[in-house]
Amino acid sequence: MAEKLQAIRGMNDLLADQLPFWQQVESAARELFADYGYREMRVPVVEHAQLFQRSIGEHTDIVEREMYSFEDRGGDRLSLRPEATAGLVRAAIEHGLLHNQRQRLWTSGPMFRHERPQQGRYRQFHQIDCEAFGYPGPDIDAEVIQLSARLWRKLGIRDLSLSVNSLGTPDARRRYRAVLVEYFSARRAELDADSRRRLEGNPLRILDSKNPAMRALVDGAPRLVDHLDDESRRHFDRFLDLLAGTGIAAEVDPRLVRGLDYYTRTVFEWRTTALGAQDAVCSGGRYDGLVELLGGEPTPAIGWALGIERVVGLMQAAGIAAAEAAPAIYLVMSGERAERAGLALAERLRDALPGAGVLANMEGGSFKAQMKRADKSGAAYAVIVGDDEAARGVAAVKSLRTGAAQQEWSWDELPGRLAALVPAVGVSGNNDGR
RNA sequence: GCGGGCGUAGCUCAGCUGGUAGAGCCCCGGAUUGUGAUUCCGGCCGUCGCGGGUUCGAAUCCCGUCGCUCGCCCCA
Repeated sequence: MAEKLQAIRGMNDLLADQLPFWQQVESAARELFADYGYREMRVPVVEHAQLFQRSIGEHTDIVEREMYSFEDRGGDRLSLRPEATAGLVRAAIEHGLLHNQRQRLWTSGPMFRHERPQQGRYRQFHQIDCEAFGYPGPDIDAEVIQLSARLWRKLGIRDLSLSVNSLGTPDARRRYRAVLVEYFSARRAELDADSRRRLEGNPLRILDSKNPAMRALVDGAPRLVDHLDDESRRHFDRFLDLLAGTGIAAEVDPRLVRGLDYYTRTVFEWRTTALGAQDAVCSGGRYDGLVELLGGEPTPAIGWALGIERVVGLMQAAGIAAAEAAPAIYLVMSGERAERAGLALAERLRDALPGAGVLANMEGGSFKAQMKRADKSGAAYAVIVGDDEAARGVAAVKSLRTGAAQQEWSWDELPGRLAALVPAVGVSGNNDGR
């Protein structure tokens, strides 16, 4: 045998058994976006590397060490997208979507970051993104969170907690940053190695340290909320007020800072304790300066991204079952003559029962084997055609899930009879909780 | 980039202190010629991750290597 090739590390195959969970998440999101008036948009997976360097920030971990970047045959420096917002903003500007306009948009697809894989963290991962442009006020901040909260409800996910914070304007953040550097520099000896490194590049991240030994030091640090500019302060207070009005519980977390440079004012994160070391399931915030930074007119914006792998992981951890549609009918065909007639009959059944699922037996097999397959497929009924039935132009219909007596109908009446039977049974789930 | 754990049939795993591999599931067939899910019988399935070393002999010991996984970092 030839040498076997493997998938790239951190890039997963999604097998059929897993997919019902994904489809449930994706269709739930799709429906909600439509309900809230968000329109879908799709952008390329590859962009100029510069786009991400400019938007995410040169000195972020994503840009410094996690991007898949390469030169194409034409010598252009390209990157696989590590997140969706930059590409979406680029496209929105390029197509004039933000010219004097407000947009509620969403997108989804694969993202790429070259990190060490672990539970809930992969090199190719998938996000669903929600973005709103042209809305400066705090009401939209509350709305996008409302949308996400409804998604959890729809999927049956509980036990997520919402943390919120405000990063203020870039100016306010710069001033705060200076205060913070001063504070930590004076206590340099107490900092761990990671924090010392952060002190140079991204001092705000020290606040986010998971090292318990750093806790007291971090708790004593000056707080960003105390250094907000007045306008951001008002925005944040009103946002909290609006959010409270929606009934969604949130905790203000002064240590919540984001890893991407472009965030301003409101930031938030839905967290879990069910996924090992990865606690962020969905997070986002305002990025009021990004559109201008990427060459558009100044346009306020806010958005969030959710990690599909993590949401699916939550569903599985919580024992939430994703229903896999079982076929309504399994067609057993025994004998050459029956097979010939059976394939045509299967088509007639599909015409009469769209969406119900008519699974035709293939590759023959003993009668017993076919009945076993019928059972295993989860089908509600076995439609049996042997050479005897084929000769008489009839089919036997046996219920596999109830004790109902087997019946025999002619091919002409079969579609109608089954159509009357199947809706009552519905598309029964073949769900064993995997 | 740094640390821990693990690599035996398609899957889940057993194989104690070395004597060239086993179970369950899956799949196929059979148990009165055409009626499934239970049960019983049989069959199929392995370069024991790879390379080297120790040994009369290694899946079992040692070294290296690759891979997977969890954690640090970071983040969805």
